[in-house]
Amino acid sequence: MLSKKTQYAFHALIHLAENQDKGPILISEIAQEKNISIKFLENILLELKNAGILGSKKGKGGGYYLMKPPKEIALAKIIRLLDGAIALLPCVSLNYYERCENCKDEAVCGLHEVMSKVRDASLKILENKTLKDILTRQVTI
Amino acid sequence: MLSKKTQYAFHALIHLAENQDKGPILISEIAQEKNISIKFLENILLELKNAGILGSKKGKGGGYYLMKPPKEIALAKIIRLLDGAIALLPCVSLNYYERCENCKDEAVCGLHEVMSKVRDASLKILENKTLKDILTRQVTI
DNA sequence: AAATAAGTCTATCTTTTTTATAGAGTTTAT
DNA sequence: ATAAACTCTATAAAAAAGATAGACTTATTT
Repeated sequence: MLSKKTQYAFHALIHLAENQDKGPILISEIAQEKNISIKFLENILLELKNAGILGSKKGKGGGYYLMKPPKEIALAKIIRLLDGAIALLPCVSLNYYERCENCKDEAVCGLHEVMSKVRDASLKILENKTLKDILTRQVTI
Repeated sequence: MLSKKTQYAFHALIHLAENQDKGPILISEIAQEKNISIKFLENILLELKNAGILGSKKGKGGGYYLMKPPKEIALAKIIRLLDGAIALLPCVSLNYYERCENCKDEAVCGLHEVMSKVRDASLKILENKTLKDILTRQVTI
């Protein structure tokens, strides 16, 4: 399960993407719109900024905005940044690998093999789907 | 990421499956073989027993054993039992659903749609792969 | 029947992670 | 100069994860 932090990040990014034309967006606006604690959201947006995903402007008329078009921001990147590994086991993670302490030989461990497949199946989606793909769908009248 | 509890459960189940012919297996044997705290493992095996996955025999010559053949124990079942939801978001979970508090309409939420796909891709593997599939592969000489 | 081996059960405790809050500081528009 | 807004560091509260303790029950063996 993704942490609240990552969940909030997605919702905030969606709001920023859907209001890209309006210049910098206030933290408080996102917090209210998406029902997130403003102070907690502050930390999250800052982390996204430090990772180069968001930009910000200080002072009056300031706020946060996307640094790249939504279609260039992969969901996997956001998850890894805020939650760490996407894989179900450390010994199967591409970006946060740790040796398994309970099995003798990963090369022969059947668990390792199956969990690699789960990771690949998830990554195939999360690496290719972007912020653009999770924007609110327009309902055709 | 799966919790240690679930990871330990998998390793314990693998050991039990690989020694099925030897009658009840001691907790202490599994703990030593798989490098797991014996008292922590005790709790885990008890939970697996209460869920009907394992059986046990008390007293001298006692221990734990599988209640079903390995090929009938799906990995998804173990994960759900010890870790809960397999989905990345509560609003997308089949077994542990919770309404999303940050979006206005799930039917229109693009995040919901993508995360459903991730869930389905993971479940396709985890529901179909069983304990039999994660046993140590025999190396052919 | 006694001794011993083994699982059962409940409670507690520690550590880590997650989630959230506080407040002083800095920047910028007006 | 003032007010609006992000920045930064620290801390705290809550929850979850991980681990341990010990008294209890059951079954085997002698």
